[in-house]
Amino acid sequence: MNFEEFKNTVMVSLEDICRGFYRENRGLMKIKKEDVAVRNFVSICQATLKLSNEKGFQAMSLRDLCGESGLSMGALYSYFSSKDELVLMIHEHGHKSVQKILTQFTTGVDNPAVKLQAAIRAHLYLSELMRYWFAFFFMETKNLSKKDRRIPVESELWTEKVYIDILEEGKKSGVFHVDDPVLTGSAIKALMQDWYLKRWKYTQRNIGIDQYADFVVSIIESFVLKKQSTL
Amino acid sequence: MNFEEFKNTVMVSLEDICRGFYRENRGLMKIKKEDVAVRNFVSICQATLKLSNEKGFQAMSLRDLCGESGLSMGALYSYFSSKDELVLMIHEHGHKSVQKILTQFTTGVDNPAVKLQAAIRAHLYLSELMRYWFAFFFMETKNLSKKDRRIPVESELWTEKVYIDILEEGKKSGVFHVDDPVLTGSAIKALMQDWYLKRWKYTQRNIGIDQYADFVVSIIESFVLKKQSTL
DNA sequence: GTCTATAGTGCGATAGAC
DNA sequence: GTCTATCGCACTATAGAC
Repeated sequence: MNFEEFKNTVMVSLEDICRGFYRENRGLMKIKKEDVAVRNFVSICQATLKLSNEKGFQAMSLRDLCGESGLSMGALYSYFSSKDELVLMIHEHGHKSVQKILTQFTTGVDNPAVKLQAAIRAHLYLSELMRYWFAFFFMETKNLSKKDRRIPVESELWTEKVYIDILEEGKKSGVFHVDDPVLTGSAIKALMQDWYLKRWKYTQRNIGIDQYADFVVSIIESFVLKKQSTL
Repeated sequence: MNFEEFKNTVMVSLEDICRGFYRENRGLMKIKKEDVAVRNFVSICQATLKLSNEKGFQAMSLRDLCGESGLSMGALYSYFSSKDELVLMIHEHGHKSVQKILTQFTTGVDNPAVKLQAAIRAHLYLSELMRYWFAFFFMETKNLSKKDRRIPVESELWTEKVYIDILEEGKKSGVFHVDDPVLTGSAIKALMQDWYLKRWKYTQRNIGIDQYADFVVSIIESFVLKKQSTL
């Protein structure tokens, strides 16, 4: 699978995510017309993600958000009741969407080596489609209350566990030689993260996503499929 | 080399960094007594790094900083002329210190394999001693003006180049089999960064720094020293 | 060199017209 | 459902006493 194929399969759109979110929280929202609510919520999310990516969520004022989203101050408050609630909503619903999509791509594959590669590619390609979301998850954790920080924390552990499980499965069946599946899973995550947190570097160097995906797969496979190092 | 040995060798103290900084910027500072200036500047840096680590630099008010550093509002402004200047000073001088120390540990070694391991360990161990600084460099880049963002950017590229140069040297002399030194160097950096940006994870799992250093060395060596993968 | 007191600004949030 | 106008507050930064 390459990025182009992934993109056509997933077709994750911001609108889908927002519509899902609206339907789940219909009761709490002041706006009753679904298409109005979804359209505006898409603007708000898009604007928030863009501005947060540029200057950080804390530094983004609600007046900035008005300008970027095209809504007025008063209108914004029909969609959330405080700036803190806005950051929470994006975290909460974003992580849920990511987990849903990643689950699709790692179930129904048996061979651990194939599954590992599928998980890495799906994860990386999704981080590309949802680049601002992924960056937001990591950079804006501190804007959550101590209690709500469990959301990104659990999401981090959940994704990591996808890798750990595959690695342990492969170890049990003798396909992989991996001493520490936990550290290895966490290393895979670290490599994913570099792609979306330091995109400027990869853009500058003309390194495309498929090239990066191949690289991550090769470094991990050389580690877990190795027969014997020359040490 | 392990962490304990590194610590005893480097003895990097916040006071040394601040004293160096004071001497270089003596002209700009309002405070003329060196020991007063250094003592207070240490407090300010320590407090800023701590609070930024907890809630982010932007969210830290100067009143918070007064409380944490023990200085008053007025006194703070004898050490910097605006909050923006404070964040710039920490970035500027912090990166300079890191580069100075890392250079010490990677010069005078010839064998590329030995040098690679020395660089990885020194870098990781230093990130432990200066944990809040390293986290600050990454998380608080957005608080710099567009122009000043070149400081962390150049520092990122500089550290990476340390690895790239070692890898290319090893490739030329036939010790390493590495297809893409640039991507490999950037992967090493990504693994370093995971250690100090997600310390909660490693602390939770009781993974110590020496264990993590061994792991990073093993994954990278298995990649660049490999004879033949079993693919 | 450090303090307290305060000026001035821009923020998040709300009320009420339409 | 969306707007404009505005309130009260917390912030950065400064002035002037000590």
